[in-house]
Amino acid sequence: MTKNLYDDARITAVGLVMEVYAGLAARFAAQFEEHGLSTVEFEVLMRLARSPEHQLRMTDLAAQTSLSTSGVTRVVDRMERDGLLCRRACPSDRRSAYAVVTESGMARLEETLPGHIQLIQDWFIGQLEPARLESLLDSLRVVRDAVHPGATAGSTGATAGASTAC
Amino acid sequence: MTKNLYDDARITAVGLVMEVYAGLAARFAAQFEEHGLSTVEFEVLMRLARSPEHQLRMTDLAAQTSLSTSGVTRVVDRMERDGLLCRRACPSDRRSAYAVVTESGMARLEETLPGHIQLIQDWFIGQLEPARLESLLDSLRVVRDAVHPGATAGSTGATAGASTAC
DNA sequence: GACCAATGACTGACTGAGCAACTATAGACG
DNA sequence: CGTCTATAGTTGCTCAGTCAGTCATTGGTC
Repeated sequence: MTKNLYDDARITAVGLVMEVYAGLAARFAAQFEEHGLSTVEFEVLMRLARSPEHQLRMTDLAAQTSLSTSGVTRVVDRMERDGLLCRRACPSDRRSAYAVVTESGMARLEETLPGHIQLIQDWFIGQLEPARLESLLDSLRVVRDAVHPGATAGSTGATAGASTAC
Repeated sequence: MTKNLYDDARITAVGLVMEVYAGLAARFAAQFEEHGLSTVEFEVLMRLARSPEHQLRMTDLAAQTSLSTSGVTRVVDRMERDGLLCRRACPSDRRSAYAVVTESGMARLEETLPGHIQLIQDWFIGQLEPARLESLLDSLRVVRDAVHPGATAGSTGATAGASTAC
């Protein structure tokens, strides 16, 4: 144990992932804030905007974000108060509620998105040559598929599939 | 705008990074919890254990973690209460305080670490062939260096360097 | 068609984190 | 030497998020 066990190469390897994540997340958060959004709020808007009719049931929204169902209740509360979202009753199941993006919410998202994509371009995509980038993404996909089972949505965004019944 | 702007390939690329991060972090957190540690507590123990004499000034600890100084105060409070750490006055600067890992803290860390490394091996390192892994790490380093300026500690863990004066 | 477990959303109590204000000490400058 | 600014750490307040518990509704089973 001459050379610290605590400096194991494997640990520094994950450290790298953490630093990349933290670095990107911090820059993104700063830009979101310029548009009056938090990171979760942006994520919620994105998930809803990608969904048919810009709406999703609370539970499905929770499943697609990093939040618990009660967490979603609270974010949607705030965003509804700010006029970005509104709730809509589900006609076929009176227990369920949809979160729907308002006009104002879509506008906010569309105003935020270009800058966001630019940040991704500048700090991530643009840092690597196309071939290296592809290789990186391939490898990340392998790890993601291992570590995040059931999220293998593929490129068609088929995550919804099951529960969009209502 | 037939094919949603919201499904831009660049966005899914960062999504990949986020998912990998989240997936790994969740598994790690579960294992930490088996040993009665939170993620930040583990990180604090690691940072201190890597430092000379297993100690660091509060401010330096804050700089090396994802926490603010007040955040560090509170984590150290908790960990001191749990007997993992203790505070020690700095002889040459009476404003400063060291956080020092106790015997019990080192024991806890050493009991947690093997399982942690095993998780890294199973879910990250072991998912890729050596050459692909090296390529992945190289690419991540490029992005990290761009996005996380000043953290280019190199492989020698020289982050401390400046402020270990006292 | 009456009961009963499962499901969807919401709420109260609690935890953990940050910011801003505060205290004490250090170091610089006249 | 006395003052003035910068630095180290702690604390009060607030906010976001979880967990566990609650209520309403649903769908199955007899």
